[in-house]
Amino acid sequence: MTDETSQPATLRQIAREAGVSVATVSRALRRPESVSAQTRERILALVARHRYVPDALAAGFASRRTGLVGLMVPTISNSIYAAFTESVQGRLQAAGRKLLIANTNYSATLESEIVHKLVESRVEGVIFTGCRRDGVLYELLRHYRIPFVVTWSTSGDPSIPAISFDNFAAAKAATKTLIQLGHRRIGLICGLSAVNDRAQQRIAGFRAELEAAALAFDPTLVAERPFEVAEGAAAAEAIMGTARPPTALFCANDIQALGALFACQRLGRAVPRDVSIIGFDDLPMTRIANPPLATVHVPAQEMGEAAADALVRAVDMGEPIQSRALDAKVITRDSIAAPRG
Amino acid sequence: MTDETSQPATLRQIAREAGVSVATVSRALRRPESVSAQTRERILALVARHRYVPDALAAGFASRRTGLVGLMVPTISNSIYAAFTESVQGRLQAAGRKLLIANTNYSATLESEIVHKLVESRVEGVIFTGCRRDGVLYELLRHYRIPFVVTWSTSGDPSIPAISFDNFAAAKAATKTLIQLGHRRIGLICGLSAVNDRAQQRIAGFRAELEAAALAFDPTLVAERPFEVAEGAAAAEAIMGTARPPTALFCANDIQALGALFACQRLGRAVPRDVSIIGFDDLPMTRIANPPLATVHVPAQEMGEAAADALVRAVDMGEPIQSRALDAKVITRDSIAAPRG
DNA sequence: TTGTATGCGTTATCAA
DNA sequence: TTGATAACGCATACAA
Repeated sequence: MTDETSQPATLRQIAREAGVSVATVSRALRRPESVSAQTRERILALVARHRYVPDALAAGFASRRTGLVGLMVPTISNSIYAAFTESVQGRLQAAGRKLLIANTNYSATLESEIVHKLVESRVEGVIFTGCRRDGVLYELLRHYRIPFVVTWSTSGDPSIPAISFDNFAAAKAATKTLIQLGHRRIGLICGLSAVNDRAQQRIAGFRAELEAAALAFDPTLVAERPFEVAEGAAAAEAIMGTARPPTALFCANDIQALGALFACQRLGRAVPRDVSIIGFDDLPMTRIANPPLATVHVPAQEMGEAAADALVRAVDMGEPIQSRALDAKVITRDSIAAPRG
Repeated sequence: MTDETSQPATLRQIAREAGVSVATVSRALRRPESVSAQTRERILALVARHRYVPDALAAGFASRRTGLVGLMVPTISNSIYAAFTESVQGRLQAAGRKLLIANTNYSATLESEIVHKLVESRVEGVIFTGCRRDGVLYELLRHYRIPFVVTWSTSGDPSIPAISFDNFAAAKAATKTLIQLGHRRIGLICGLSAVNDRAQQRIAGFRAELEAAALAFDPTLVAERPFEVAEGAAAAEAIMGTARPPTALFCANDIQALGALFACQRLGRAVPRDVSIIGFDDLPMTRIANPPLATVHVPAQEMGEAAADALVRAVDMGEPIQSRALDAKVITRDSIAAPRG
């Protein structure tokens, strides 16, 4: 089981030593049943002895197939994207694909560079997060016949397939839950809408529901901040420190919601007695928090799996990718209640 | 700016239309200064018009260089690995490399398969998490002249370069901090040592410090559990529910520590008055929690950057990778105090 | 079941 | 500064 030479072997060498053609060795590895048991044995023994590992580069080059899929997420530090990424990867791995993950860090420039790199790598498909980007990127992918799918955002444009849930409707529903409890003055903490169309859609849903309930939108109760616990905490402190603080906070992601929860408790505002808090994403931690945090469950795993599956089918069977809207759902927990008085 | 044909172009086509050789086009793209301004202009115009994107597969095949680096982490759902992954990626991206991320999900079998896939892809380097694995994998990488580096675990074997910190010493120091506060009965919650050498080293550090302080090791106060908030909470409930509960809990990761914190509070055990809790990893959230959670700061970012840099230098300049021990440091916060009475 | 021959798109070497 | 040409390792269509 020790290797003959210290150099990595090639198909050609294996073939020479086995006394067969390179085609036979190739077949022995790719479609073992198409080779006689005897020659197969001989070849596989040599493969093991040489520790031969086929060159996927050469193979991909020859066959024009790479088995690569690219995934663009803003960050994986937010665990909801991490969970999403893992579900995509699990599915692709099962389908024999490899995943190239790229962080765009909420930067359009970086995203554009990365898409070019993905095209260079001749990925067979691309999964985007959010739909707002330069149309040139979509055109580039189409030109190279690379199927793509948008996740985390529904796309208005029917030519851009999206497998996602409706951020606007989900945020609207979360806001409605608070209003139905009797809240009339509600604060909002969310990501930076300038670089994040999910945040932008969630704000819009929040405003729409306020409007539907004939409540005024007060910009002093709104904070757009980076996705960090500390930012959520700081935003909550600021909002709760205003002259007329709200009786409820809608945090458009759970990371900031947890920061807000901690901050309110530190300020001596009991949750939900003094202030209700509802988050967004349904991270595992929300279930365990004190009090358990109401939130909006997003179908991160289902979305990742569906996107991966759709892409694989598009590549393998040329099946066009259909847009799909998955369900997001308000999860009521003890962090929300009717306002006092 | 519209493309001539609907087919992706190749170097050859660009060359033909520009009236130059393929070599010149290749040079115009790779080393623009080595081509006259005039022909360069002409070529770049055609490149833009055709939306030509070079085929990295063919280029890599011809040059025997892929620019790929493989990273194996057990999971990215734990945000400490996510942060680590991002630091690796940032550094590699800056060095013009691409990152192939693979989740091993704490499975040795899966890891082995993935290493083979990485070799197939002819990655130029591999970053491992933890050092405990079949030596055949290391041999395979050496045979293919692929440099690798272990992170998150110091390696006993000098032939296996590790850029990490000392889990044993860090866990020992955390335990010592509790003992010095006066705790004599300390519980431990950590990951599954059977599949996780970091957990195993941290347990060992915990036991070593108990022994150094002449304290008995009580297995009923130890819980090995998957890395989940809920698991941390359940473990804390179990341990605090025993006949003689400990006065302090050492949680070998912050995720479980947060779960434990929430569980203790729910049980009516005030932290740190009734029970002290110290975590491990220094996640951003620990700083914001109520009370702020004492923890062990791990150099996740520094480790990721150092590993990436070392690998790049190994590839570019053949520089062998030196093992390095980075610092981990106990962070005292309000979740720990002297025991009552 | 096996072998032969061709080509995949680029880089790199050498010569002009 | 540019061109001609030989690799690079494998898959595959076709022939035997």
